[in-house]
Amino acid sequence: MSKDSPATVKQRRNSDQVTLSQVAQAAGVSPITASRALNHPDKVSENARRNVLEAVERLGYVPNLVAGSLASSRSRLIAVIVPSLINTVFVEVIKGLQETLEAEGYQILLGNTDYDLDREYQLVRTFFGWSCSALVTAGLRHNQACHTLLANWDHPIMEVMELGKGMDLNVGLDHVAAGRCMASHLIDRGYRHIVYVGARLTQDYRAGMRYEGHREVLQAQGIEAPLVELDTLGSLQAGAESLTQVLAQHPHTQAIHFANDDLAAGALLAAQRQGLSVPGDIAIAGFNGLPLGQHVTPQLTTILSPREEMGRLAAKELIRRLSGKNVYRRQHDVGFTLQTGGST
Amino acid sequence: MSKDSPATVKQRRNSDQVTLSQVAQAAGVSPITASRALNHPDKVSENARRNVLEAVERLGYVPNLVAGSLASSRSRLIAVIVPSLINTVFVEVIKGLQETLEAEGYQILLGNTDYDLDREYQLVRTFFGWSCSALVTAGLRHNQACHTLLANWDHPIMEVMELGKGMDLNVGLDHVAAGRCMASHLIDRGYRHIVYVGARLTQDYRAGMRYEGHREVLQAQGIEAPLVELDTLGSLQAGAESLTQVLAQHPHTQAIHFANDDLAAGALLAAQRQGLSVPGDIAIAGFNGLPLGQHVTPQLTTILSPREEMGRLAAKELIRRLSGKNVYRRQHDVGFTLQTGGST
DNA sequence: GTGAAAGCGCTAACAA
DNA sequence: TTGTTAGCGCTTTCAC
Repeated sequence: MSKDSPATVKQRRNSDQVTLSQVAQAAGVSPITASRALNHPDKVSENARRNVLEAVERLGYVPNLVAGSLASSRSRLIAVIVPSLINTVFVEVIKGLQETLEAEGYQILLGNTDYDLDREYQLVRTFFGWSCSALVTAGLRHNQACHTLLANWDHPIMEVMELGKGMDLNVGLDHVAAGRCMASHLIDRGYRHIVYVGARLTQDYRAGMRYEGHREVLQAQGIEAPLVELDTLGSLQAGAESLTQVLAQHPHTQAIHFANDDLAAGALLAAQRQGLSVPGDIAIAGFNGLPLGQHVTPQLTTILSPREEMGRLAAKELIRRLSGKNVYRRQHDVGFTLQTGGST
Repeated sequence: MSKDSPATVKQRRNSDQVTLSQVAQAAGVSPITASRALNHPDKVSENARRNVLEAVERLGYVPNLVAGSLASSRSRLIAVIVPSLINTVFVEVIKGLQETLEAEGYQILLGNTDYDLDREYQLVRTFFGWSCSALVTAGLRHNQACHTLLANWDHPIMEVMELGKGMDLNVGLDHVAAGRCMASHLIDRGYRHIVYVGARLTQDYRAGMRYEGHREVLQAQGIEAPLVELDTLGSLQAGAESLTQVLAQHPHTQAIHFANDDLAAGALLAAQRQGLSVPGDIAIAGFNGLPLGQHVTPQLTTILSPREEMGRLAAKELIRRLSGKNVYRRQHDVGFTLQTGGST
């Protein structure tokens, strides 16, 4: 829109973007003073600061963060890698991360692997290229190339969702223990024919870990621990359909331990449509503590996982580390809570 | 980790990051050829390309995207601004955007305004600083400063969710028409005492637009169009609680037109718990077409909005534009579908 | 408290 | 097809 750019020598600048130098000139200071006025206000005289801020306002200066990052090799960008955006649990973690990080002036670069570890590797590469200040990724499992890349990176890495020995920082919960917890609950309730139903356990391996805990408890009681693995993603629909399948394959089933609340609620609602009584004919349990579970009748027995809290805590720990605190290889267990509803 | 950097003159490089120059040297070509081999493979000889790629592999080169962006003033970063991450509809739009954009090598910079237009302005400023290739924002409403900033920006701007004359590109649906559609349906069903229930309509102004359409239809029939506005965000819980409130304030209510499916499903489940028959005692309608609505009994009458599709289409249009196609100020109506369930 | 000089790692422009 | 040169806009280093 401005056509007053005097073509002196060969110029590469094409945009009419206002630069810090122009601000500095307008404020009657050097570029570096202008820079300091904006980034380290306390290292500059009251007077200079005021002039610079006034010039910024007047010229409509928007800092070029790309240039700043290149010069300082710091970006205030945080890479966040999740396996799925359909599954609400990851979104809630992102939510927690986001509100905490944004308040500290960090931006989120979002990546979705679709449960593909090779895709994760590609994303990590790309994000490293952005000089991200830190990286948050869901889970402790990575492919070899990704592992190597992460191990040699000199910025904080936060692995969330599951508790364990990770590359660097870790915030999560013990999924094996959660599986045990629910299995014990079902045993306590007197159920003996218990089926575990999960969806794509190779991808959603945390659900697989819960199954491990579940099986452990059942086997300790000398009880079989049959598994039904669905080939769809977890959803109400899949849960509804699984009910028929489970009852066909395991006619004596007394209780179903679902890998998540979507499946469980889908099955519970389907059971009602079919005139099955819950828990009389069939008991149903889930995992996550989604609101939906508390609004169906009977209320869904589930395990509440603090997802937003997980995101917030992860963000806080990252911020601590990024502010220079030496917090190495810390693990944080956010725990879980058994929520007993009427469905078991 | 490498300590073999010969301190020749005063160096600023501290990290052991492999640079393109090193790759070029290892491949026996100039830096610019190495650059071309990676970014414009067809503009380079077979031989050079092979040598460069081999060197990249061998040295573990990760391109510095920050430097590249500064030099080219193109970033392949797309800013995405939404008002909320709790509301699943925005997440679904993000999902659609993401799968399409990531496939084309773009990354998403995510921002959340929490329904605050001033916050939107701040985010836009920050994102401009990253030389984003394009910006996607939810809605057509912005504050003055933001509007000015957007108007002077020379990259594509995509406003999604609602249809209308925007700054640049637009993909959405007509919320007033959607409100009319549902209201007409309720009228057709014979209901006359119809209450519209929404949550924070100043923030979720699209729900307010649907109310406008709703009221229009009712008033054309000479019918009152009472509104109950909740002071919480839309949720199952809020929907459940609203039921009591509505029946207290409007005892003759025959049907409730909820601003979204969360509220509607919450009310429907609450009605069942209270022994109210739906639609016998009270008819219930929602908006969005969330899966939940199809799994409750009776199925929820709602309006299906194609959210992921909206994201995908928005992404495709952006990509068209970014690839040089001149597509100015196009509007895309993604439409909506009335889904008649048993709840009305 | 302030500034001059140099350079972050890459690519656009121009030339060969 | 390949290379040379000169930046992109900012911040670091070091000196005043």
